[in-house]
Amino acid sequence: MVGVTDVEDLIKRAKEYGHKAIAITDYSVVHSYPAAYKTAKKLSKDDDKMKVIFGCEMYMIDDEAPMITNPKDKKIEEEEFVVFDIETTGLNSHTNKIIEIGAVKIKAGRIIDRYSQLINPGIPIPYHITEITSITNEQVANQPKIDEVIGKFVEFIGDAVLVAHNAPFDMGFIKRDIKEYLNIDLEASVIDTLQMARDLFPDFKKYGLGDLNKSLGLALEKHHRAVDDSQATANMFIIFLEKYKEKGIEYLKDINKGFEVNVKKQSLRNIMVQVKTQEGLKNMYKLVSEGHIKYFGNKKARIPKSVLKENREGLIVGSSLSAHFLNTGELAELYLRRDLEKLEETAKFYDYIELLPKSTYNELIEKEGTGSLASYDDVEKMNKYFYDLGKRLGILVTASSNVHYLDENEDIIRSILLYGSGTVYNSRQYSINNGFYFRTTDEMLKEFGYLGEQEAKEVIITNTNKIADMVEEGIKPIPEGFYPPKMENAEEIVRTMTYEKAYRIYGDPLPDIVSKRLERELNAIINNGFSVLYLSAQKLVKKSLDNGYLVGSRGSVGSSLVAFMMGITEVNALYPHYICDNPECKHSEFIEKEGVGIDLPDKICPKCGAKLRKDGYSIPFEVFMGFKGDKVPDIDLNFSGEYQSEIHRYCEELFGKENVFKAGTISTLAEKNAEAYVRKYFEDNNLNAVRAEIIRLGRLCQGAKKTTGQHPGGMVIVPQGNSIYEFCPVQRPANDETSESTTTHYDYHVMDEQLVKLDILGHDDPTTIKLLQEYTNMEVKDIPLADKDTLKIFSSTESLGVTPEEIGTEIGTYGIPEFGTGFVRQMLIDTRPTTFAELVRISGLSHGTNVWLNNAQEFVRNGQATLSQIITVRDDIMNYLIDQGLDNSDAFKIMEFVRKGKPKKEPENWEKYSNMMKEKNVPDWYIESCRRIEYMFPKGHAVAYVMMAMRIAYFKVLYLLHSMQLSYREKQMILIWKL
DNA sequence: CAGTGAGACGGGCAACC
DNA sequence: ATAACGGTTGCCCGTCTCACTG
Repeated sequence: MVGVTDVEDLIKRAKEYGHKAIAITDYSVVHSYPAAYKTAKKLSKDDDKMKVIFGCEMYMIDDEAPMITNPKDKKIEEEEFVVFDIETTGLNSHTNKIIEIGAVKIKAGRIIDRYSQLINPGIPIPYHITEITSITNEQVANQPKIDEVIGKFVEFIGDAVLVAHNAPFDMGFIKRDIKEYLNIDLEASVIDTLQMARDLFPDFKKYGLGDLNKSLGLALEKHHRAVDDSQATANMFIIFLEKYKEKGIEYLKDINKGFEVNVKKQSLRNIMVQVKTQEGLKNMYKLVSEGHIKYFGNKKARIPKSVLKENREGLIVGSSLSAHFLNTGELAELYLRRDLEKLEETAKFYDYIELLPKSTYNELIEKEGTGSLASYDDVEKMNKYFYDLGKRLGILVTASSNVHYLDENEDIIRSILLYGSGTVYNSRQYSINNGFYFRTTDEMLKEFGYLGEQEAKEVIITNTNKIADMVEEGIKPIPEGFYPPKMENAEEIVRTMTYEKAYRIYGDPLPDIVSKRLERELNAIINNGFSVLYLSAQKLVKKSLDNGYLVGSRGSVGSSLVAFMMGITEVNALYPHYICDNPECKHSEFIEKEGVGIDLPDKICPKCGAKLRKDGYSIPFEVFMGFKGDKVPDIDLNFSGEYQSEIHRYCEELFGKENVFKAGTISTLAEKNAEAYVRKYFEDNNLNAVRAEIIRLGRLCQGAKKTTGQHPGGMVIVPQGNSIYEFCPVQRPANDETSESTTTHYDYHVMDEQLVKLDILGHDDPTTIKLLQEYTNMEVKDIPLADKDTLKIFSSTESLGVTPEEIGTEIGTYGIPEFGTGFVRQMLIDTRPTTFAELVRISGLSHGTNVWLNNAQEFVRNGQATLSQIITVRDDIMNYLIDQGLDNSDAFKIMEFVRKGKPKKEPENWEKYSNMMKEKNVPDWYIESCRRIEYMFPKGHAVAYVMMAMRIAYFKVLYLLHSMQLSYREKQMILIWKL
């Protein structure tokens, strides 16, 4: 969400700065890998490569941290516990002081002793602290100092196990002072009740001492006074121990195994993970996926430390010294808690330690110095400590500019996006400038100058290059090649199924025209490996039909006669023809020219005298797969919205749950939302901005990734034997833990050449038809598709029995899908179509962009072309160009180029194509018409949609819905629900 | 009786075929 | 009235209602 800058621009800037590598590390996600890969490739030359390091800033949770440290081999019942709490002048255990200690001693579930002591810190207590604790300077003025107190407290502890809520915090201060004044390294056994509470009560929302006591029904009177807090912690602790007892835990050392670690509520540790090898990328994808699906919690994708360890092969793991709330590096955390022994031990887990610029910590530095990092001096001290530590332990120490955007002045964009995203928990987060811009090397050297000139160079230049050199060359985020799904004997089944149906309709032997077409198609389908695609589609359609839901074909599948034979589409792509359904006869007559079979006059079979059936829509197969059969065909199907989810589930059954994923989408801030974000930011923060400024900032916010989602129906299929992690990670849409769907992490477009996507879309037509069938007891197959009265509503109101005045339009198509809008009705008024074929042409003209308006309409009006000559569907272009003598495959290429609206986008290529057309005497108006088209239907799609429209229109005419004095919406509702 | 939190609902918007 | 591709899924957010609570 706060991605202000496109990854392309970041990489370009890195190149400008003279870098030869750049690491991309989004928070928890890797969405930008494909674009980053492409950009780096584009910027690379043979002798001057740009390397992208695929990384990720992840939230690790320590699922291995013991519940009790140094546990004794002793029964819980027999042990003494000292539950304690301290109040301090601030959060930093390096600089702040203890002002109160409170403690309660427990044995066998009973309180046996108490301790309470205010302490004079020798420095003024910040006002902020007095506000929280109500401890004033006056109160402590006459109290003993810590050097007197600490010995007595150690005596009070004796041999007992220490217990505290968020124990590492309290222990940092206590251990420091015991070391300083008594020169003792305290190695007591310690229990943290915060960790216990998370595991014991995973359903609680908050685990603060106050919230916990409330949730557990305990009283806590003066929260933030050591004596009261320690009493409250003790009360809780007694309950907790009971829980362990119930579980049968008797010994202290077994407490660690007592309850499962609650990964969803554990506190988060920032880690930086970089991909080192191609194999490591797979591990990265797995970690990202599991983080999003298995271990997601509290709005964050989490990685348990143990899982990271298991999948660490090929990865470089670093710890940044980030110290933000909910995003603190493990080492920084230990440093701030002053647990330096543990820090040294833990540091060995990491391959490198990353230092950050001081401004990164701006948000933390409190006015009164009560935060964990109180000043730039504290930051410098910390960074120097880690530089030395790295030297001592042989761990690389690097420095990062912590880039969130390119230039210093873009901070406001980040603020607007952060604020608008609603994920902020306090205003400091977006109102404080953290200087997250891309510093030059010189700026970085200046920033880290306090380390010493040589030392700064080492962390900024030498060590970062060492990491870049560790990373393998040529890692690809998505492999090359086509990975279609597999199905046993798909080729044979497709062939058999096709011929069985063909013989049933057209008899054996088949008419020449049918068998030639089928062979041509089957060769293309089988040789190019698309049989599985056909077979899959066939199974899906059959499943739906078996459950009473009609399936509409959409897109260009209608161009395939094999698809018709297999029942994938209702559209018969053959030339118009008559066929005798008498199984003994099977006489057929083909009219081999462009047209629609059902428009032909009725005819009696000359052989057997039966009434001949009519079919055929004359659609060339090549629109679907190209002349070389090498265009990966897209199978789009319209299922009833009610049945869509069931078909999605069936898809999993068909290919295996591990192999089917909803195509993921990434929603960005577009114009309207972007401006709304800017306006909201200015209004809510009482800032003024002129409209032009809002628009300017809005533009800069555009394109920021807002949320992830699900494709309307696309299912991505991974072949058996391959893992999705070879292609991308997976996740829940919008990270919704309750969602049943698993989506690809990447927008599926980036892998559309590698994996097959089945478009299983939702559509109202099949639902409407199903309901109409049920209410009227009429079978859909019995509805005549070229009924004369029904056809009339597309040119007049006559068959509805009303006048145009009565219904406010000259045409009767209100409520007919794709024919009811003002635009389409106007077109109907202009053209008054009377045949099915004409409706198909209208359907083509009335969809797409710049097909009729700004285009064909003009050429008809000024007499350059007639209605029958203009371009209405993709197929028109290919057919016409072939007729004009263009090479088949050129005609196909031009059609594809035009239907995607490329003439305007790629004028040089268009120049080339239009010259080819001129050579073959294609008239200028035709070429110009092609140039203007921006999107256009294939004929197969238009035919399928007109079929559906005709069916619904048939019911409209039959039941005269028009006569009711109701609104369009109401009529539609009645049409659907009341009939 | 005000505050809270959950759930239903609809509008606005984005992505997509 | 204009100009116009139509229609689908899905996410977010504001609003409203309603049960619950102290």
